[in-house]
Amino acid sequence: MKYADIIIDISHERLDKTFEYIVPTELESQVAEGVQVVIPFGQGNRAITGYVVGLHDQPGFDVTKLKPIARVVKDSIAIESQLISLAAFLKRNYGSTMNQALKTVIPIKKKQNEKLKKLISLAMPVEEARVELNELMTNKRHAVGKERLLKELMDVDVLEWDLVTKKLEVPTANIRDLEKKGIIKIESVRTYRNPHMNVEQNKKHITLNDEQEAAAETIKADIDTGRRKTYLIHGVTGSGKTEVYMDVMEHVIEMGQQVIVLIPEIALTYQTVMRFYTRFGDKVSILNSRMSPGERFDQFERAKNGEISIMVGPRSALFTPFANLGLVIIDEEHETSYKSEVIPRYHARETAVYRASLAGATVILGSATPSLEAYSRAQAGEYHLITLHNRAMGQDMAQCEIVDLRAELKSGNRSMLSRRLQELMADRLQKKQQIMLFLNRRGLMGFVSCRACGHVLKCPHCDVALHLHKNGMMKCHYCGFTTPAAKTCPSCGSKYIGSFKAGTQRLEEIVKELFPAARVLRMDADTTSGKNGHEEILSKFAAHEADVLIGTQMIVKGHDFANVTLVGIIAADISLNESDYHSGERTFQLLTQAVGRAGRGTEPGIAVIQTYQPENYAVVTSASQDYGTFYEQEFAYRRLLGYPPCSHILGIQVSCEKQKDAVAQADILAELIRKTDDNIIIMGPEDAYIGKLKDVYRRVIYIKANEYDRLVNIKDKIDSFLLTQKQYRNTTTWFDFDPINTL
DNA sequence: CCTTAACAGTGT
DNA sequence: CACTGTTAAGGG
Repeated sequence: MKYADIIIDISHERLDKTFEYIVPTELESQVAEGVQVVIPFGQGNRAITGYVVGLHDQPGFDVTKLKPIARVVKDSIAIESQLISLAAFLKRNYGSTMNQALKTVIPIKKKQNEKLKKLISLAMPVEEARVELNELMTNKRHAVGKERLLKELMDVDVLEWDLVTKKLEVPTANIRDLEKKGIIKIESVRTYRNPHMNVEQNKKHITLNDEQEAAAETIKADIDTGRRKTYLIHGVTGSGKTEVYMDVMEHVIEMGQQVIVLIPEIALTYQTVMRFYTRFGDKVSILNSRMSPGERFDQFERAKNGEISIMVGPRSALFTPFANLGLVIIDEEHETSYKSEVIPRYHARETAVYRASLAGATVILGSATPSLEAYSRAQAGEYHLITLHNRAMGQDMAQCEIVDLRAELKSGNRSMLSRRLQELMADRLQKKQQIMLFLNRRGLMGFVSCRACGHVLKCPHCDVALHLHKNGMMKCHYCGFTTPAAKTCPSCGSKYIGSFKAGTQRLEEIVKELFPAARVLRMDADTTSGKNGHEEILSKFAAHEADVLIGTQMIVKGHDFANVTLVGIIAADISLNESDYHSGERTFQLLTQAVGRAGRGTEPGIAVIQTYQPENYAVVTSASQDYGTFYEQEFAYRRLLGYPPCSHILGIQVSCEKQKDAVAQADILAELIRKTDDNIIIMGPEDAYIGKLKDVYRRVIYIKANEYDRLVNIKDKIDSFLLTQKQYRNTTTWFDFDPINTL
């Protein structure tokens, strides 16, 4: 007789342990570690799914109480034991229940009834359709539904049936009618084939330059001699890290092993993806956040069946169930999107290193601006550091000028654009070269406030400002609460109430005023609402359909525009003034990336950094593209103040609908922590950065310790305390290790 | 998480 | 003393 340890599919601390079940003889062949099974649970024996995480011959529990497994869930992916240990790692190091950890590691079950997707498109040229539309509009009885549909189709080629019926609220009869008249056509598409692209595979080898060659050879030599390490490739912007990755990838694939390539979501563009397709053809599969759970499942299935050898994707691609994983690459290793925002809040870098150690695989981290965490590990010899000093094509790094905005102000220029930047812009426009203007500002735009008393309109359910939308409504970005825009200030009754324009919008106006002939594109949350808004704007700019591109962070990430010879950073300070200890690092990264955009082609580039703090080390070092000096200063600062990577921080959040209870519980936990370990620093409890969210109050406690394990220990202590605690069961507690965003 | 058993309060 | 609602404990 066999017995199975099972984690049940309910995420609750009280059930976060294994339960033992009898494996019926007829199921013995199907039950294995990682298989999903249905079991009778509780007095009612309700059927619940669970995951087998262990098997043994001897019962470890009172045999008379054991129940048998009901059945095995068919079509479930059996998680390899490797992924189960990975889940255990997530649970231990980042805080979650085993069930939550397993769920992040395995893809969600495929939906059984994959529906056909119906697509609606015009059956005639747009001009003709416009005639039809005008005819409809001139009719006495307006066919409102049909008009909406046709108008929409003027702009967009293809619409989804569901979107038309639900969002546009066009009656089905209307659609059928238009189809009969031959104005539109409806096609049924089988949902989601593999995102396979037919691409001519380009086998011819790209010749690496000496530096790239040396880097690739070092890693390949280690692999060949059976040494599996973690490498950090620090290469200046444009040094061709991707070519190095690909060279090593090819080597690993030839050995019959598989590769996972992690790329930050924003950089997962058509351009990037194509590079992998052209090199490796249909061995490659892509994962992205727009995919349905079913599609993800399909891709993981393909990986498991050995149909593909390379998975390219964001954070979650790390859990691709390759049988013989040989290499994990994390490009732009410093990106914050590698830290999960949901429980377990794992970091892909650390998790990748762990997965690689289980699989005996190599890890390559790459960045032009490595995170302090990674670089300090490289300094300590934990990672093998490889530096690429030169741009791949031998172009020079952009020249960089720092403009002191204080001096600018003194001499009477209150514009967002310094005289030097204006002068250079005029020059580039005249030479028909392109310009990128980068405004480092996020979040705080579009909120509504009173000019008279300064009152800011807040969401009644959350402790955040409401944002004004185009449709005249104010909306909360956190809970979705919507209300008509206020005409008067609810606090003082003043009529002078309005929203601040997004910085990018104002900048666009200024540029248009100064250079009326320039064609300007703006890229921000407003202009990229559509699904492919990003791509559209960027490809327009790439095709030189515009002279100036204005944008926030999104424009600096990994896009190569050969004709850009001027990059302007409007206000480098903004991110410096964030209260977070990451602000220096963040600023350095953004500025370096931005400066790196200039001069990618044959013409040399210039970058202009405008700032109120021209002497700030992050500004100075990014201007000279001097990572080494930046690192030393930043590291010294972190050590002085005891911030990661010189220490570790654990953020604990207690949330509750009753403010009093949240406060009380946080105090209790703080006291418990104080008693547990006196070798740590406790900060708080205090209200969270967003003190109330969706009517739930949030308190936070931060703990600083030199050793990560002390923090893990505290987490475990709190977990077991919560298990026995009778009071305040209505509160929720969760953990964030080395948090990236202020809790 | 869901079910059940125990318990306290209420009403006839 | 039956009935109902609230709470704590258990689940293999």
